[in-house]
Amino acid sequence: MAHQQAHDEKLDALLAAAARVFAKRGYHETSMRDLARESGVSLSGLYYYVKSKDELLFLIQDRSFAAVLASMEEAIAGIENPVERLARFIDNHLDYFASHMAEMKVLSHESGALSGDFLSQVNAKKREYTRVLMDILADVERTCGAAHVNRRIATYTLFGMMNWIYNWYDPLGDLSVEVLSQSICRLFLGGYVGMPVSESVMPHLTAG
Amino acid sequence: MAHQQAHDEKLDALLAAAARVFAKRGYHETSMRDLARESGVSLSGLYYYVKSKDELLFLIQDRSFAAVLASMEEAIAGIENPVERLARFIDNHLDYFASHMAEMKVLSHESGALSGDFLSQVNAKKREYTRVLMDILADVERTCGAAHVNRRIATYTLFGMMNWIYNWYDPLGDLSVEVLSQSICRLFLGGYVGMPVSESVMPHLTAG
DNA sequence: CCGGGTGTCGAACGAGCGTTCGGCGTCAAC
DNA sequence: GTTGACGCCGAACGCTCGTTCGACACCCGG
Repeated sequence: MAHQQAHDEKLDALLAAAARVFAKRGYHETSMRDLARESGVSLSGLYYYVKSKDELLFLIQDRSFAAVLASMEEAIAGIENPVERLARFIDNHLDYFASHMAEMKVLSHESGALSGDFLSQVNAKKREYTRVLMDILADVERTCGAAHVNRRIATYTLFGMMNWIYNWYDPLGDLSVEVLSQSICRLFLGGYVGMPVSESVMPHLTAG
Repeated sequence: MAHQQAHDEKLDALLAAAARVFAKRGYHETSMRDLARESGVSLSGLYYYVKSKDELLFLIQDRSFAAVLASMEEAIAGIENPVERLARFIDNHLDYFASHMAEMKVLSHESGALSGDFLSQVNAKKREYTRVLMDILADVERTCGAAHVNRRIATYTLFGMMNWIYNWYDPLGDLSVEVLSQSICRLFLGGYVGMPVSESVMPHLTAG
């Protein structure tokens, strides 16, 4: 049926427009009237495609996360070397982030705006995504030797490095995603399993 | 005058209560009625201490940032070794973050909620804080040799590691701030100026 | 005893919110 | 040519929002 396809395409356009506005103004500061104006549909027309404002946010977050998950699984599929798996995980994350800045900012910054079943569904994807990274880190440790920091700290810290970029990174600026991806990879791996900083220059760190 | 002091103390208590609610529910989702209920003052009573909801958020952000700045300047004062200055910068940031979780979450997560003069004032402090870190990194490079990644990327990435903690860290859990601070310091320094990961295990990173 | 500043409050205002409802045109199916 | 689903809309509803206003108790200097 061509009807269904046209319907889906319009819904996709709606979600994309909504993600743009949510990313700029924030979810709660954005009214349904704002979204209607921005997407060229009437206020009540929005409700033909979406049950509520909550569901709108959920659809943006759930679809984005599903896309990141699928893209990540394809990126690391068949790769054996744990360090390369990690590099691809990071690269995929940043690459998707940079090319879907609005959706990913909404996903990162508006994670607390959902509740109930919507929240559970998104959190399930988040937990799976996190688990994959932690498993990779465990493999990296087996290959490169004992890590220098607790794996849980390393995991969340790495997510911090990557997800914080919505606060400063401009995909259209003169800093390419490749450079950014390599930099974060280097930064993280050097600290996680690389040679430790010598004690002579950093006495404070070995005291505890 | 004892009047003035009592007034200030009540305002402080008000701001602390507001920061708690803002941190839990978010700025825009929190109503002045919520704040009144939570702080034991009537709705209109709030406006005796504060001109508007915007000013309330501004006061929380501005005072917190001023406190972090002052604490940081004291922490690095008199320290010559750049690496130790960096370690103290990180430690101060995380220590203050962990002991003022609500205010710092509001500062990090609600940075886009202000506008106009309020925004400019907070941004001025933010720029100064960032500049201090970048200057330290420049000194670190002079001491430890060329950095492995661009300084601007390193700066924002380090802030990402540190500020992201409001998404996962529980100051009352079994992970101490000391361990967290040392971990992030190690993680960052190892990747920024430490021995690079050997090419044999990470061919992909040296390709570009 | 009295007058004015201080701290607090209940009640109300206008505006904007998310959502609903009834209806209207279009177009393919019969 | 009639029917009914589809896509879409204007108008309205009930509610909550930030903010204001007038008033009331309290306390301290005169």
